[in-house]
Amino acid sequence: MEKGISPAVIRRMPRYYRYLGELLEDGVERISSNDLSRRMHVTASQIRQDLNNFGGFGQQGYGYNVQFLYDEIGKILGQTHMNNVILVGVGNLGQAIANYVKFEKLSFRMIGLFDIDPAKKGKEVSGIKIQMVDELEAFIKTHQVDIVALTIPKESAEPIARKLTDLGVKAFWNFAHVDLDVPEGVIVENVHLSDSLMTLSYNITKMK
Amino acid sequence: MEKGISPAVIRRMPRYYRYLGELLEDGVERISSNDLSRRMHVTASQIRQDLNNFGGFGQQGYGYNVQFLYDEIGKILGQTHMNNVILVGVGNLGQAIANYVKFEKLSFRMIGLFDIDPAKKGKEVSGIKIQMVDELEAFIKTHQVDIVALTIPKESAEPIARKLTDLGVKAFWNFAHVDLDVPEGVIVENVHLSDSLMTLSYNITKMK
DNA sequence: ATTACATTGTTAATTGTTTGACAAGCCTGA
DNA sequence: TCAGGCTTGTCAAACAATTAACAATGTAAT
Repeated sequence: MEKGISPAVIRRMPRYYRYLGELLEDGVERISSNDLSRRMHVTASQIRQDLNNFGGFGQQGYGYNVQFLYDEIGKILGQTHMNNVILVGVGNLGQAIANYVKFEKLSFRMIGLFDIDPAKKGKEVSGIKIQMVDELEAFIKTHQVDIVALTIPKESAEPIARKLTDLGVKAFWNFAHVDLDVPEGVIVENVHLSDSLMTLSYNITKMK
Repeated sequence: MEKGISPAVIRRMPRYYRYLGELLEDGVERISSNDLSRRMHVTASQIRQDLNNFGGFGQQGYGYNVQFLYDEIGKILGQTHMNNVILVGVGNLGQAIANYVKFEKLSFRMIGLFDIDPAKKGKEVSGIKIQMVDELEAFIKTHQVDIVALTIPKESAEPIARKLTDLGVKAFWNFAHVDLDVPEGVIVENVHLSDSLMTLSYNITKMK
């Protein structure tokens, strides 16, 4: 689509998308970079420059049409097509994520849950039967799997990820507390809860 | 402690801490910035510069002592004292986080769970009885609460956060999909799962 | 003890990001 | 339709972060 967008910009796009969604809900039709900057606590200049990485979505003297801009950012973020997700590791966090994906996000669909514990076999979480990890290969070969969510202990993350990349998986949503070593072209999005808590702890300590 | 450390550096410290912890487990006694850089896939220069923000922890011709550096970073990240945590919103994610804090992190202690649903009153999650949100005020006045984890819908996040800051809460671990507007001096660490998924989705789309 | 080597801490250069400024151009009301 | 006011897109300047380079200094082998 576009090339060489800086990571800093990408990380801000979901936030724009969220604010625009709220404006839409509130029935706001148009917004200027200045108004938006005040709401979001960023500079208007940054907003205009960020958006211009992807195209001229606004109009002089008018601002941005909220619906249009929302849709455009949606396209940029890939919200126009469905992503099939499977999850490996149906513990507490895994169940929470399974539910989250099911109810919160319309462009993601949870289509499979896997665990290593035989006691969980066949049990249902948010309407999906839990399968065993050794059934993964067959499943992936017979279904379109776009994303694998890993909610497993760090020890198993690396071997499971390797097995999955060998089977052609191209994207991971990784909650295991380890950095996955994946082949070129495979995408890993990390959610490191522990790092997040540590950062919080640092800031608390600093404040005192 | 120290002043004006850039956010970029702070965000990397937990990762160093993690890698050093693993080296310790593997019985490695010393490590050079060069070795570490190869393992972590960052430049040696960045490692040395990051660490030097906090002091000269290494030695020429030798490198860094793993145990010493681990302990020093632990101090920097506030791992030397206990943080009492309470959690508001005992849904799927709340339960997962409650368990996570309980079992994964030694310097954090979950001391209270709160929900608005009367049906949950008195039930236990990871050994802690769920209380009602209207009991929050009394609890906070009688306990040392360092961090409040918010695992509630975005609609309730803002009012609850306001109430809590009024009661003197100084730090939030926020999982609600909204940016909290808090007074000066109050710390918010966000975990926006949705933003994370969107970033993943963007990268998948870009790859195609 | 001495020498060759390894490695840090630090300064300088480079690269990347954010902010400020303003010309160009659309909007709106008269 | 026209004039005045907004607001964008963009260029340039300021600022921040990363990388490279190297002198200073300790290590370790002989």
